[in-house]
Amino acid sequence: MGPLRDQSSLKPTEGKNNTASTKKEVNKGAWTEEEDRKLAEVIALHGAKRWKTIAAIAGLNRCGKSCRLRWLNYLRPNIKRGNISDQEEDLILRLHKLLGNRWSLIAGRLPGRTDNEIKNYWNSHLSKKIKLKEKQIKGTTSSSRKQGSKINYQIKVHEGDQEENNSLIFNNNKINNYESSNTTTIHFDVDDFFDFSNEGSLNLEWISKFIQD
DNA sequence: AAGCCATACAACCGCCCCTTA
DNA sequence: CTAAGGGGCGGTTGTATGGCT
Repeated sequence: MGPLRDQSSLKPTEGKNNTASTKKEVNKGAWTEEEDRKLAEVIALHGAKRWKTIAAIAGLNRCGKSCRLRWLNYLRPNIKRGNISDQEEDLILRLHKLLGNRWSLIAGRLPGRTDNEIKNYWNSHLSKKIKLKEKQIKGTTSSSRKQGSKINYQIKVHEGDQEENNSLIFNNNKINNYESSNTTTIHFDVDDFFDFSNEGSLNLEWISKFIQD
């Protein structure tokens, strides 16, 4: 596995442009250490913007998007890779319940984690876990859910306010007042989200942090 | 030891929104 | 105001790796 491969080990379809090909085809596939180094150097000098220009200056035969992805997901400083903790996993599960597949928003709440990593983690680990859990629940408690106390909250996620200010507006009545603004309405079961009945005190730390933010 | 299959994850693609000229 | 290009995002694919038979 691993993100990096020596160009010499690339398959014939990969690293096309490393041959002195006549056509201006962009390089695709795994990044080499050399490419990473060049990209990092140029970004250190010019900053992480204008990706097409960065690719050109670095002499990388890559599209700007590819450079951006590589930088954001792997080369950028303070990136955490792998070893997603139980708390992080729990947070991902809850945030996904709340936000759906809004990976960038979810990643915004997990310092050092990228949307791509969370998305991958979800697809390979958590989605299966959830399906399994749902099966178990269906098998055991098909009709045991309490009805009366459930409040159906709607949450507005302000689209433009990612990163620092992706605050959520809890609103259980005057929803339509916000309809003109740039928002997305999400329905979720607040009872499920805040059901800590079978959790230790440790798991509560993140939620207080989350609310504080 | 070899082949097959499942899993994990890096990277690409396409759509859409935002910015800029 | 508008069109074009750039960038962000989620979905999907491709491939390396590890486990099992």
